[in-house]
Amino acid sequence: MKEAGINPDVVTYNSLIAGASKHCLLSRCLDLFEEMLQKGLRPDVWSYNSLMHCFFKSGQPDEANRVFRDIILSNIDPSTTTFNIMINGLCKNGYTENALMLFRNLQRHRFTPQIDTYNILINGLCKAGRLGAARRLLKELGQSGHIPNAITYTTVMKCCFRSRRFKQGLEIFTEMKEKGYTFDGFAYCTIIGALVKMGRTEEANELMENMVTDGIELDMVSYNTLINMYCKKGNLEAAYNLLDEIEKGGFECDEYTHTILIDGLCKASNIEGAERHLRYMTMMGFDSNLVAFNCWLDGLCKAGEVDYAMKVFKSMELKDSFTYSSLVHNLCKARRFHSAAKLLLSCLRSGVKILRSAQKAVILGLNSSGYSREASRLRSKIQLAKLLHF
DNA sequence: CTAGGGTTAG
Repeated sequence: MKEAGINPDVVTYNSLIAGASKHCLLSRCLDLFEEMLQKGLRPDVWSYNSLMHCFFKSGQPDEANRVFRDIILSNIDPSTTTFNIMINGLCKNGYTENALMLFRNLQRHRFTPQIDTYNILINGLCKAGRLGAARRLLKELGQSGHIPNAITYTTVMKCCFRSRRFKQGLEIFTEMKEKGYTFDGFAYCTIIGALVKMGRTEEANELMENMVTDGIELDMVSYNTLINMYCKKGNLEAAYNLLDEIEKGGFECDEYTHTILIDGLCKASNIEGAERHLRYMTMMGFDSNLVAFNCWLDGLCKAGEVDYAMKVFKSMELKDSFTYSSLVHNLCKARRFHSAAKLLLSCLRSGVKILRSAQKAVILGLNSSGYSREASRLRSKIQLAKLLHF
């Protein structure tokens, strides 16, 4: 454009900023913004919206908030997208309560929220585990005269599956079908993923075929869902064959793909294969291999290699509640109740949430192996720890 | 030219 003597305008810069934002390139966003100002171009609401979004995506909610403030206090009118980006960004950064407050403030100031805004907030509330609030908002959406769209349905369905309310989730799926909503890749993957988790791979397979017949082009997420289905069926060969097809199609496997395969290898009792794949994944520098490590750790325990698993556990720099719950469970299965109790206590100290069933297994194990004093001490520690996290 | 739903582990 420059060579042709065409001057970039605001839309040109906005396009570039949007692209940088999509790829999480915050400094590039800021440079472009600066360059725009230097050229004497006035950023518009689109520029600010994209910048805000990029700050949120980069985990800098305070900076995003500052941009939001600038918009409000300047003579630029915020758009509905401005509010949507704010509400979504706040949710994604753990500020669900603030998102809800912003939403309520908007209502008070006569910004009638549209269906998109409801969807964003319902999703945020679900992910934060605030199912009651999400349900209330869903009801409010209906009362305000909006008709739930396919996104609303997918969001709520996913929310049910996440909280293991499979029956309820399937009912939503049926309702969606009966009301004639069009299924896109998002809806299909949600339901297929849940069916696979329930072990209903035949039905999952049928829906996968429906998805293709409907003419939906498979993307990386659909491929991952498909690979996961093959793995759960125990057909690792089909999973690997698919990898070739994916790469021929110009897609690139992501951390989900590799994690699914690692778990598949573990579940097929190929622990060495899993370890090799995990090493490969680490070498390739994927941003997160925590889930893969958790799968492998669980696989090691299930294969009877508890000592090795403990060694791996100690070497892990990143751990989450899955890591701990799974290990505590497995230690109990191996009848190592004292190690399990020690680990459980360290969770209480650090505030890591651990499955109730894992806690129960430790207490039950200590009791049954004649350590009832230790069991009751542990029980009271669990009770006391609840005082810390209100 | 911007936002929002889908895929992995206990």
